[in-house]
Amino acid sequence: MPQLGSGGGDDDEFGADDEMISFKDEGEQDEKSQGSGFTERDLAEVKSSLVNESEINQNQSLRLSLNQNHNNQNLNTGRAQNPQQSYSSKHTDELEDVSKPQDREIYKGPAFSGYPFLMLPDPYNGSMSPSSNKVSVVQQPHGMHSLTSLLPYSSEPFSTGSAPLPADLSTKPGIHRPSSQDIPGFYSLPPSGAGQIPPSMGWFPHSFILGASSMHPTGIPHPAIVPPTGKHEEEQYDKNTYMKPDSEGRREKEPKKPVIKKPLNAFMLYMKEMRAKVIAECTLKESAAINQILGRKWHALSREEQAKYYEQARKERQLHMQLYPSWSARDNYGKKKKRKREKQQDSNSERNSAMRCRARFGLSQQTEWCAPCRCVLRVELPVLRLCRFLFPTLHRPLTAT
DNA sequence: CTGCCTTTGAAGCCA
DNA sequence: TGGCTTCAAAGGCAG
Repeated sequence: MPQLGSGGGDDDEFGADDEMISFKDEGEQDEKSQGSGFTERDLAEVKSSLVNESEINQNQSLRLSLNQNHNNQNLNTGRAQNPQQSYSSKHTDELEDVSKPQDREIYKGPAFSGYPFLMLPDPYNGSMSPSSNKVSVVQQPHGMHSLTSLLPYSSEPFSTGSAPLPADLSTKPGIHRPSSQDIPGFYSLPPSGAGQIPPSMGWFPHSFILGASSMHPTGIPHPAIVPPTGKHEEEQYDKNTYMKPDSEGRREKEPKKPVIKKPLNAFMLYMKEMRAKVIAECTLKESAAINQILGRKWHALSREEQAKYYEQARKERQLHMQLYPSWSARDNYGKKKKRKREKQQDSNSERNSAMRCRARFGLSQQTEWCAPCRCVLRVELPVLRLCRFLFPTLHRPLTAT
């Protein structure tokens, strides 16, 4: 949960700490909060005065207490504990500029029009962010540099401008495939037949020797094909079989089909690569905690660093698509055990409420959940106050006092 | 033994 | 088209 940088005393007055639920970690760096719907000018002024304060907001969403101190020590050296911190360190000039009084005037432009806000194309699809044209806010999705928007996007995230893979890439044995230059070290090629095998994917077990049943029609074994257990179990691969013994497969009477897994996205690739380092640094092993750290480190990455992984993920998707043209992510729906429905629904309920509120006020997703009013607002306390002022009846816990 | 946790991103489904 | 859900990896942990 983000901490309010200064004037924390106000928290007590309103109990904001307890009422703010970290909604999503997206774009934590972006502390130029969003808002264009209600009383825009008022909100703008409030927010503009918060630029400095908000920059030191701490994300407190780390709910795991295990070894967090240790983690934070490590992460604080970078910025992982506070993505904004790293962002600030990387873009100190920008933020300093913003914090300058003269520059702050920019934020007081007419109806947000004076904000140094940019129309931000969605880095993932090249389209404008839905909120970007509604909310005059510098929005840096996923921790991207604000100047990101000034750079051309292709249809692919962080496209490096590399030429798309040939249509027949990886479909013909023996053709040139992306080499280690394209694929980082963790894309280990199988011990044999490197020229025959597509660039090993992020999920490709090192000593993976596929049985005949795993062969793609192209004859190319693929790491995405895993036993129907849903887990990578190398011992199974070592047995050159995908199928569990019948005794283990009693759940399904039908012959089990090899499961083609989803290609890894950029973040998953990053996690795969960095997990060991993080574990070594912080001595943690619990993946939930590790992933939290990795998530913050991911946001701390520069655009160029992230671009590397987006490009890898793009290639993986392309290759996956070429190897399994008929495969659909839908194929794996239901493969995992259904989660606790109630909990999921509760979570979804809050998310839905938050999204509706965002839509109502034109807020971006880089907002946080204000539990009392079931509204999404940025974490700045004055904004929260304003929210309460505008919607007092929604703040039952407060109006009761 | 099974599912949860936790992260981000991609993709599918639905209204 | 936007909103929502599911899955991808990982390994400790709880029931």
